Amino acid sequence: MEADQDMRKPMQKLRQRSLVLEVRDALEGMILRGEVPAGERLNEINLAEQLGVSRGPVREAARSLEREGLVKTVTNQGVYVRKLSLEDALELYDLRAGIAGYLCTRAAESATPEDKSDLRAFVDRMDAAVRDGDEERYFELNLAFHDRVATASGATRAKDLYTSLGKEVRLMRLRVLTGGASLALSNSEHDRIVRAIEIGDKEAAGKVGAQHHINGKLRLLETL
Amino acid sequence: MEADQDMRKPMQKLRQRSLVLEVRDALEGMILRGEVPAGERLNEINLAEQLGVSRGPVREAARSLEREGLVKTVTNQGVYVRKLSLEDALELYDLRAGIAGYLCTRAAESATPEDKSDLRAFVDRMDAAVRDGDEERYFELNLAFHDRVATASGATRAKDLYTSLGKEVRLMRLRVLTGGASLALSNSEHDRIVRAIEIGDKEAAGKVGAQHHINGKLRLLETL
DNA sequence: AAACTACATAATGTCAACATTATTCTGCTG
DNA sequence: CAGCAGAATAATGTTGACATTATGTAGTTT
Repeated sequence: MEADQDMRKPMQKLRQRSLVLEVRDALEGMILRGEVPAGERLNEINLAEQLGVSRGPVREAARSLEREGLVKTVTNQGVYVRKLSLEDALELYDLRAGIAGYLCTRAAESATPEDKSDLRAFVDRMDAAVRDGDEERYFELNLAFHDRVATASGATRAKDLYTSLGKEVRLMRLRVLTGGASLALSNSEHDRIVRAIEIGDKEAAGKVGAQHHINGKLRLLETL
Repeated sequence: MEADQDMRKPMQKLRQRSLVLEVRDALEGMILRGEVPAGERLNEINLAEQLGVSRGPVREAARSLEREGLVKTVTNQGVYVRKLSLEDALELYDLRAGIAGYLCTRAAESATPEDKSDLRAFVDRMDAAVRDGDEERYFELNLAFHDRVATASGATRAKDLYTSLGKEVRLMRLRVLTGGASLALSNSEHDRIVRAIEIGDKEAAGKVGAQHHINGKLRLLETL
């Protein structure tokens, strides 16, 4: 027989996902994928039935989503998918830009050699995606890249906020146009960010990191 | 008899506070006042009994507090009052400073004459409090002042974040020393913020507003 | 026909009971 | 006496029922 894989202690970490977390992820996914329109009410009973749980976990999950800005609860009336005005979206871009700048600053201060090499690898891979014209892949890598920067910064709360605001932005269901050269341009900014982090230039990293996100906002405005 | 006060429609807005909101405020107050030590577990059953409600609302309130960063939930174990390391606190100060800068920038762009006169009045009143040596009153006014700036900015999400982070900071139960001249110094910064807003100098407002909060962080560091 | 009332329906608010998982205590074993 | 196994206890997880409020509908009045 194969060796028994020591099931004394490692088993602890399993089974740690309550229904609330499950429902929370499911709801978040539905909202972010746009399967429930903005402004629409989330029917507790329907959702509970649909997900095969009772209303309790659904209600708790909704409270959780509330503080993340994805839904809004009205007493005695229900929870509604948050509707984002253009002004709201622009404000979110600004906030996210500021936090991204902070994350880049911190990363420039404290990135390890491993952090730097990882980040550089991301830029290279995004370059390859641009050459191949693979937009889908570029988006994935872009997301992972910014997450990696946030991790390298060591600023855990800021990273959480950055991620959370990123989800919130998606409430505005606009695909920012990604005309031909814009991907290459975007990645050249990534390169400048990484270069600043590599040489530990805090100011430059913060400035470029923030501007990178402001440029995203400007592209959104051009789209309209 | 006195005129009946038209109880046809105005009654609508009342009675809109569910138990969840009530419990939420109660819990938040207990945590912020330090009545439950950091790291301590919140016992659902005890709290429910103590507040005279069932566990349902308590659990929902806890989920709400979770996303605000005041508590941390561990599956099958309970919710714990979040414990803040010094690094965490410093990071919060930085984040808050950045957001405050943004709020001041926006306020400088869009403050109405009424906004400006209100803000100026706050500075004057804080000046009076400083002269009277009334620290308690100064703190209240200081809080209201920054809230007023946030409102004047028109940036609703940023204001919420600013307020939320403010509560989170209080998890670190340190009274920043307020030696004699520091209050006057602090209010002179308020004056510079308001002056920048009055003349619509965005850059100056943002810079001074952020620096004002960074100075608070520095004072915290000196306290240690 | 417009509008108001009363009733019927459906959803959210709240609770108490039961199920599952952690924790503590006890007693046994070496 | 240290350490481990197992029961007893206590807490959280989940559910279904009931209470209250909002919504929709039919009927009546003017």
